[in-house]
Amino acid sequence: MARTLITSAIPYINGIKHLGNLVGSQLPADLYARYCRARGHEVMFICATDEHGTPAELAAAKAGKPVADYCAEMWQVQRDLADGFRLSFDHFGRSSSPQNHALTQHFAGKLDAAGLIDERTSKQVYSNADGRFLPDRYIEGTCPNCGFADARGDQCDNCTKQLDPTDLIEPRSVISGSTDLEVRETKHLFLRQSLLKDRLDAWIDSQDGWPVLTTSIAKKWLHDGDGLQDRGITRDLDWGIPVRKGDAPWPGMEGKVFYVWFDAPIEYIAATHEWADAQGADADWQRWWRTDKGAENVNYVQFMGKDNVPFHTLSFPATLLGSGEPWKTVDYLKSLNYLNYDGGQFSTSRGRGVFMDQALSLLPADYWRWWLLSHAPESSDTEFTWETFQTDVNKDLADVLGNFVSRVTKFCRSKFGEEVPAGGTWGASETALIETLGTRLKAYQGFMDGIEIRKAAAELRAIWVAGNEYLQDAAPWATFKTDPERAAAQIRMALNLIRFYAVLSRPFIPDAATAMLDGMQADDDAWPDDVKTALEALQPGHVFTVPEVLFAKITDEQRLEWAERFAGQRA
RNA sequence: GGCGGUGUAGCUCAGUUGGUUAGAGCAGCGGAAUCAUAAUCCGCGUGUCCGGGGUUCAAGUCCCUGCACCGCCA
Repeated sequence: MARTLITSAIPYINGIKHLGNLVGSQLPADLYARYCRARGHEVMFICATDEHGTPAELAAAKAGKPVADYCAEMWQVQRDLADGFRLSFDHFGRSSSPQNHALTQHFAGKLDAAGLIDERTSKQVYSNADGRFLPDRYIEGTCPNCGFADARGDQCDNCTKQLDPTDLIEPRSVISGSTDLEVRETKHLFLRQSLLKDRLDAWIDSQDGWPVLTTSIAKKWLHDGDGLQDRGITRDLDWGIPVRKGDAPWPGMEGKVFYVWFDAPIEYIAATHEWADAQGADADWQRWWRTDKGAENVNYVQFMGKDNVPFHTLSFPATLLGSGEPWKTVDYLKSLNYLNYDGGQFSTSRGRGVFMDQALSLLPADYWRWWLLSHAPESSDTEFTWETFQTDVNKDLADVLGNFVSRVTKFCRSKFGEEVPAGGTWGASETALIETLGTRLKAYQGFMDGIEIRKAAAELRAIWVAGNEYLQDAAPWATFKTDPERAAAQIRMALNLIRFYAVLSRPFIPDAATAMLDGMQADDDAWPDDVKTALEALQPGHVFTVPEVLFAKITDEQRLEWAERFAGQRA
């Protein structure tokens, strides 16, 4: 059996994600996971929250809660939203888990033993009032270049000049506003990625068929300027994974934690460990991650937004390869561009756009899933507007698919009752339909196998359209008057198409697919091997019920109201 | 500033290694049908493929350059 390991970029714990974040990694990953399961693969689909770092500490402080409590609560919030969108993770972990602590410390120890860790002393700004070192962007002051009063320590937002925090005039802490700052020396660990440059380069070159977006970003970081830079992997913070060398202390690094970007990707592995621990004694996580323990024939696919590509093509592989241990590295890396909102960017900080909780309060998950996936920003950034969302969803889901289910089941109910009618035989038009569907099914599978999401969606839609075309051509409402047997055969085909569509559509719209299968009272939800056989699954006499309207249409009033409501600040 | 991306029909987007009259969905127009959520089906596109150069027998597709928009800068 094919085995597929799928990871979605892990969302930061700080706040609820917007639809752009969702379509950037979790949603396409879920589509693929569901598809692989439907095709009979053994699938391990992993996601988690990314919980460490300064923003989490500050958000917790703002909420007046201990950071651990804050993260636990936000994990639950994100978990519930993921469930709401029907994201079918096998495990939704936390980067703060004990498993990740142990594994991150393990990797650091191995990298150190391999000579890939340096200790370096640097100067950083310390805030006496806050009792902590401040990251560059948490220091503000007057720009020495343009005089802008709120320039940040890394860059002036007004004149865009790159700055060092010590350049600022009258620097102050963003956290407390305190000007009681001083420069202190502090020691940090650096991962000597530069030593791994050639190995990483060769590793990237050995990958086949990765998106241009992926490889071009990786190559840029490898070869641009002075090449791949060593990277600090520790921070002076309280909240994080304590710096240790495996299970031994790390002299001189007391009170420091690993940098969030070091431990976050390791959480993919640790989350699988969390999964195994939750399953019980029989579950084995290493067969997914250790090529010496069964992972050599696993196909590992990662999903992420383009901003995460450098970490997944360079930093994380550097950790895995540098450890000297036989860890599984990614086989295919699907990176996505950004979704824009009505002419601008989605913005978490400015509350612009639609956030996951808001989306679910407006419409069922399937509406969002379908629109977002059928417009996934694969080759370039793409645009969400309420107008296109309304017309596309109404047309595709309500008119083409939902109405097909309605017209078929209601016609059957009125002429033959709520069971699959007997009588008649299939003829030339049914043969032609089966052939068309066979061709399209093959294309659909090809796109899904290749993770070409928009094309897969278009093909699936075409499969739905084929049913309407058939029905229009067969016209059972007309044949019923002259040849009821013929009409029975036609409607038997149409009822079977509903089941067939449910199976094929399930990765995109799982709830509607379930409603369709329930309506058809179909037990057989296996992926079709052969179209003709699949369309004979519901035999004469099989009882069904007419489902409720699958997709109510979005009205103009709703659309106008929503466009208005989400144009500005998040409430 | 450096780097990268994008610019194709009213809208959202496809266009493989350069090769026949540049495509899809939506919207629009016309028609058919009336089983169905006024839902379906059929037919209809004279688009400086951002501008300007160049390479080539041949460029939306390669090179140079200009413009516009966007992103990233650890």
